[in-house]
Amino acid sequence: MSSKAYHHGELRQALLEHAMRLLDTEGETALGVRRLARELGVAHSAPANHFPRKSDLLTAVAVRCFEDLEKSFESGSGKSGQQRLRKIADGLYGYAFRFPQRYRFMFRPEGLRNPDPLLRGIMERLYAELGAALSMSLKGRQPDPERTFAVDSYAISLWSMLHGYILMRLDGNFEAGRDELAGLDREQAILELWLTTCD
Amino acid sequence: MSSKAYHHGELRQALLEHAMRLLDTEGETALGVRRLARELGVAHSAPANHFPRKSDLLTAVAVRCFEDLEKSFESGSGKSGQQRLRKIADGLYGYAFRFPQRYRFMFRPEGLRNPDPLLRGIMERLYAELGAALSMSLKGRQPDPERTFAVDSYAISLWSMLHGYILMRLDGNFEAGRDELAGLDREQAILELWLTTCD
DNA sequence: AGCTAATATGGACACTGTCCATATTGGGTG
DNA sequence: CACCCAATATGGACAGTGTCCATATTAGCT
Repeated sequence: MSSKAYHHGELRQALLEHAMRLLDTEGETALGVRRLARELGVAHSAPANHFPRKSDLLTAVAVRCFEDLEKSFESGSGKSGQQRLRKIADGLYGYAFRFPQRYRFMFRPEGLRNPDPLLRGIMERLYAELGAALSMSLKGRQPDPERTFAVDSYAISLWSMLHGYILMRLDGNFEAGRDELAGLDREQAILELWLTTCD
Repeated sequence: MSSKAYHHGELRQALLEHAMRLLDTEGETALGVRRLARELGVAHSAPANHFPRKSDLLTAVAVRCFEDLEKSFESGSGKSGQQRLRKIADGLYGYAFRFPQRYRFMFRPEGLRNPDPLLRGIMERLYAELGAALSMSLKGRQPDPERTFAVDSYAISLWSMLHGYILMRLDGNFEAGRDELAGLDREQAILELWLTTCD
């Protein structure tokens, strides 16, 4: 506590907050232990107390990102299956295009603590949410024996398409555009096109 | 020329080849200018003659990767639209799972020379190939005015799904699996599921 | 043969992450 | 209250990195 913040105090918090700031403004390459310390006015070795290795810091940042992302999905309950799916997709699109650097960072476990239980937990919760909306949407349609797929395949297909499109956009391989035939932005168009498989 | 290879000679080639080797075996993080030089037995500063900045080296490696990838698509001409699409998907799947490190590297222009014309050219050729197979596959089906999308949306949707699925697999977010209902590996299942939108 | 331009060398600088011994401090116990 | 211990912060060290520089070597062309 006391006036002068982190000569002693909440350095861990300060590190994470400033890391998020840097991630958003300059991207992952700006996340250096020494730089963080320098810009917070502490010794270059101070962060090591809270995060022994750089990967620990990065993992903690990624966890924060995922927690933030999860809030974008606030309970689409009550709606129809397709409405919930649209809400999930919009949540993902919105987050990715508002915080591009975060999105690129959090899904790329390069320098992250390998299979972090926290991260896997959040991923599985997101996946479960998607699966719930999907099976609601698939329920009660006429079965076509030649084209029957497990719900998991639907979920993975949709998840993959959204993720792939976002990354291609963020990496500059696709450009923003419209589907004039459907009268929709491209990201909405490919979602509606995909929803076609559900009925 | 002469016996002792690259004291003078084809250093550029040697750099690229060894970089590819390292990329495949240890991943992108192993691609360091000094390390390359050291393991080729030249001075740490020798590569700078051929690649002034590290990004130039990385870009050249990425170009090689894309050229290799393009060979996987050897002319699926003559087949039907869907057959060509399956061939393209299999080519991408095969390359990605045979050379995971390459795939992750080449599509992530982090330290690459930003909008490299060579890379963009190859990307556009791949995209054109996909578009050709797709419009062949879409031609002559009954039009449904409520569900009409531009060919570009189809192409981007498929491209995105394949790319997204591959990355999720490579990053450990998805695991390999089967769709027991369809009796297919997951990557084949989501492809067949997607092809559903074409008819 | 000689010269120029291409290429290789080794030193320097400013970074980085990680380890270490040392100092300071705060909170709980006697 | 005094004390001690564990948590935390410090600064130095080491090996590694990319980039720039002045210097040396060499290859190919006139």
